[in-house]
Parts: sequence; structure tokens; C-alpha cells
Amino acid sequence: MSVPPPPSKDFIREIIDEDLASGKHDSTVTRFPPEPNGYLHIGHAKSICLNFGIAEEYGGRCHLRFDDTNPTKEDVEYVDSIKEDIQWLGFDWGDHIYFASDYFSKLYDWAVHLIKEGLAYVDDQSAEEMRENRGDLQTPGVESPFRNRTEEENLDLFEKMKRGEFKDGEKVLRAKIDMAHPNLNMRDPVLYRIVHAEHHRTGDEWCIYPMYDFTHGQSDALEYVTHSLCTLEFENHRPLYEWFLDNLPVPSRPRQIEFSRLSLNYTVMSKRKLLQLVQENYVSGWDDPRMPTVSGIRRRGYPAEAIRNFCKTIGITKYKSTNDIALLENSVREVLNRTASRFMAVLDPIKVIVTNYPEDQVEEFDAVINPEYPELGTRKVPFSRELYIERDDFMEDPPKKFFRLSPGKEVRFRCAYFLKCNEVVKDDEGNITEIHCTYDPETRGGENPPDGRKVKATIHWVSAAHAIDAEVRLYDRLFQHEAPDKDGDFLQHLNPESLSVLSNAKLEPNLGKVELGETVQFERLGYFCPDLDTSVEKPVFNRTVGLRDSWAKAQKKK
RNA sequence: AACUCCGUGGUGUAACGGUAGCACAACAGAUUUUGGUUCUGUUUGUCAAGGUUCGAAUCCUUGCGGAGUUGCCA
Repeated sequence: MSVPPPPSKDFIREIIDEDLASGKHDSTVTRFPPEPNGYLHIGHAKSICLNFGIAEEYGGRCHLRFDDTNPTKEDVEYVDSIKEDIQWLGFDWGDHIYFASDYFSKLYDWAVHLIKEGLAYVDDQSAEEMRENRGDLQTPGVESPFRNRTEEENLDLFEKMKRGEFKDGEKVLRAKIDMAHPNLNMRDPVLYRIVHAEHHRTGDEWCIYPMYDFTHGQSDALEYVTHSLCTLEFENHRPLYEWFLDNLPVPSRPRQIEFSRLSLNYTVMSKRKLLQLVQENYVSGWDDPRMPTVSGIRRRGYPAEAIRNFCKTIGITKYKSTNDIALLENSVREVLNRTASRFMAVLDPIKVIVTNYPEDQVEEFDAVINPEYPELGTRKVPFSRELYIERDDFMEDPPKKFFRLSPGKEVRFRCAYFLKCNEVVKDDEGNITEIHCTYDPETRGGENPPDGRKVKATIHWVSAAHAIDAEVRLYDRLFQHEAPDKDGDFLQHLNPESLSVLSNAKLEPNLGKVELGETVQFERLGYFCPDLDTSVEKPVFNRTVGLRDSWAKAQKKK
């Protein structure tokens, strides 16, 4: 009898297991701390899945906390979109929504506390002077001439900073740590800066704002966060994070643990670059289906479950890796194969006339909704004398391995009949305008006929008289370069063919009932979803992702 | 040549001193009323050199390579 091995856990969950086993904590509290200055992207989704996932698995909680300490960059618009995205991903913060700005007065008191302990001082140096005196990676910094002000003077000055008696940048409050510290973050970091700006929540109540470092750990402590999970670039901030916890009367002792952020090939992820794509109109907006934003992915038709599965498969480590976008697409296909209803749609239509089929006859065939779940039943698809098929599914002079329709050849029209091509009609310029076929009544429903005849291909079709006209948008990767951040300007690597619009698509009538938010399969083509731009007059579908296509792959190799 | 962190197939991720496994990708085949799905098989890996040990991806030493850090951003 073999016992299945326990599922392997990432290093963060192992730490949590130990902390729970040792009794250091008896429950877990994590947090997702976005700054409301932009839209969430799939990298954030990784962090959301980690933090909220841990809360679910351990029966703990995960706080949503907006890190809103910089009024010049932040806005409520972002708060709302961030909340929507987290919910869409399938997570719930319950009552635990917080704002760092709720702690401003507590943080102010703690700053005063540090001054009284002789651990903070008001500095009059300009930003430039501070930079010069900070030293660099190899050389120690120089202490500020204002470093040894008296407690009274510091208290007075800090009070005046708060009251608005100074202009932006005139003074800052700094921690008094060590100007020669090998970690630059410890060289008397700034705690408070003066910013006369309207804050999206506190209005003009404050004109001094705490820095990230002076806010984050203390906020964690105030919320009794046990494990504060962040990305690798905060590793160098951990000593400072702990310095504040050591020197302030905080109510709890959170632990910061860093993990590697998500990166994907053929994708840019930095907020700055995504913003640039939007502002300079390389994409239609934050929710352009080509964007790696949560809203873009949603509009593209990726299911939330696929994102969650993807985050599970990439794991959590400290190793800076680049994930293959194919892995994400695989997660998407895996979910959609299970969940998407099947329909027929012709993207690039060419007309087929079934010459031996009665002119005004219409038959309805039963077509399976999802072959993975036959119990879901069937839908009715109308068939008539005039049909559309995919231009790619016909070749007048086919290569050897081409199984689809060509002169003299017979194929199955999915769920309908075997049709044989007898004639090709062309216009004056030689373009094919119609394909004339005959059907075999013995193959009704697409069944093999009694004579045992077989065909090598099944193709999709739409009845011309019943078709819904639609626009279909096909997306390809936004960047051609595997690492668009490398080799100069990332904009140079934009894929000029990342979007192609097909305005003459023909849809099976059932497709008129697909609702926004649902992703379906167009058989043999891929997964598609109605776009936000869709209207009764003009349905618009986005291609979420294509089906694996071994025929196309074989062609490309030649 | 500061400090911190990280090196396992093409990509990502396991193995916690005891057979280097899994997923994706690639390739080959079987099945198929989607050239989809499913199934089977194949190829490819512990950064390097020493050391400890019966035994090292794992522990130690040195080297090599990569990343982050010099905002009054987060």
C-alpha cells in the first residue's frame, strides 16, 4: 500500500506551516496592497491568488489594503477598478477593506515617537543635497548638518510641517539610522515629505505624507498581518521594515517575505509601459483585449478559473523566471474545452450551392453542445441549399495532405451531410465566387453511408439564409519580440498584425443568444466571446484563443 | 569589483542526504462527425571545480553567471 506523497508546497506556505506548527501564530492574515494609481495586470493576479489563496487554504483572512500614500498619483477611479478585478478573479475580502490613509494620524504619532526617541529628525537639505550626501553603492554617505537638532526643535519643525508652514520639498522628516550603512535604504531614509495636494480620501486634511517604507510595515502591524508577501525588489527594504517594527510600539509583528514577480514572454508588464501603450493609442484602452491587464484579459474572454489555474502552475519561488505565454494559453484552453458551448461560424466565407438540394427546403440538424459533456444535449442548426464555408477549407489545387474540400472530393459537413464538390464558379478575374456541390441523402446527420464510404475531413458551415452577420476580431501577441523590454525601445517590437478585423463573418443563428461574459467555441477555429462593442445591429466577437492547429503548424514548417 | 538575493531539460516547477519527477513546448503514433479533445511513446537537465559522506541537485569551500538596490515613487 503506497501513500500518495503530500502535495508540494511553495517556500512561503512551508514557512506558514512552520509558524502554525510552532505556535508562533494560530491563524494567518495576509494582505493584497495595491496602490490605486493604475489598473491591475496579470502580475497582480499572481499576488492576489497567493494572498487570497493562502487565506482560503488556511482558513485565515486576506485584507485588501490600498496603499494610498502618494496623493499626486492616486485616484478613486483606480480603487473601483481594482475591486472589480479582484472580485472577477473570484476572491472576496469580506469586511476587510482598508486604506493606508486611514492610518495617517497613527503614523504621525509614531513619527513623533521616533523624534522623542532621538531616532528621527527634520532635514532642511534639498533633494539634490540629500542625493549627493547619500553616497553611492561603494562609498558611505555624509551626515546631514541638521542631523543633530534637539528634540524640541525637531518636534516644533515637524509640527510646522504638518501645519503647512513650509512649501513642498522645503523639509523632510528622516529616520536617524546610519549614513554609512551598506544598504542604501538604511541611510537615514525619508519618513515624511511635504505635498500640498488633495488626497482622494483625506482631501486637504494633510500636507505631509508618509513614505511607503514608513507606512507599509506599520499598516501590516496594525492589521495584525502575519505574513506580508511582496516581490523581490523589496528585499533590500526588509531591514528597514524591521527597524520600524523594532523601534515603534506596534501591536503585532508581521513578517515580510519576498517572492519573484510574474513575467511573461512577448509581454510588457510595467505600469509605466502599459500606460504608455494606452496614452499613445497603441491599444484602445486599459481593457484592450491584447493588454495583460485583468480587464483586458476579461474582455478577451479568458475565464477567471484559467488565470487561477495558471497562477497555480507557475508556482511561487525566489527565482526570477520568465514564463512562456503558451502556458497561460494552455490553461485557457483547458478550462474552455470543458466549459465552452460549441457553435459554427464562418470567418472568411465562400458560398456553397448544394445543387441537388431543393430550393426552398430547410432542415434542422441536431448538433452537440459540448462533446466533453454529452448530457448537455444538442442545439438545432438549420441547413439549406445555400451555405457558407471557410475559404481556407477549399482548395482548387490541393497539396497531398489537404483533406478538406476540393474538386471531385467529398467531405462531411458537420452534423449535416457528405457533400461532394463538382464545379467551381469564378468571376472575370478568376476569383472563386461559388462552389457547387451535391449532397448524399444517405449521410443524413453526417453519418457514414451504408456503402461504407468514409471521408477524411469534417468541415463547418453556416446556412446562408439563416446566418447572422458579424464582425470578428482576431488577436495575436502585442509584441513580436520574446523580450520586448530588451534591445532598445519596446515600442519597436510591437506586432503590426496584433489585431485583424473580419467584418464579413457568418454566424450560426444560435450565436445570437450568447451573452456578454460568456466564451464559446467556434468549432475548428477557436474560442470566442462577444465584445463590449457588440450591438443588436452588429454583433462583435473577440477571438479569445485559437484551437491547437496541427494543420497550420505543418504548413508553417514548409 | 558595496550589500542582498538567485542558478535543476527549450520554458516553468518538484525532489528537505537515498531511483532527478511533473506540467508546458517539441517530435512520433493511436482514436476521433472539430486537423480540437483524449491516449501512448520519444528527445532534452542539476552552472563549474573541489570537499564531507556508503551515498550530494540537496551540506561545506571557492569560482562563474544572473537580478535588485544610489526617488521627497510604491
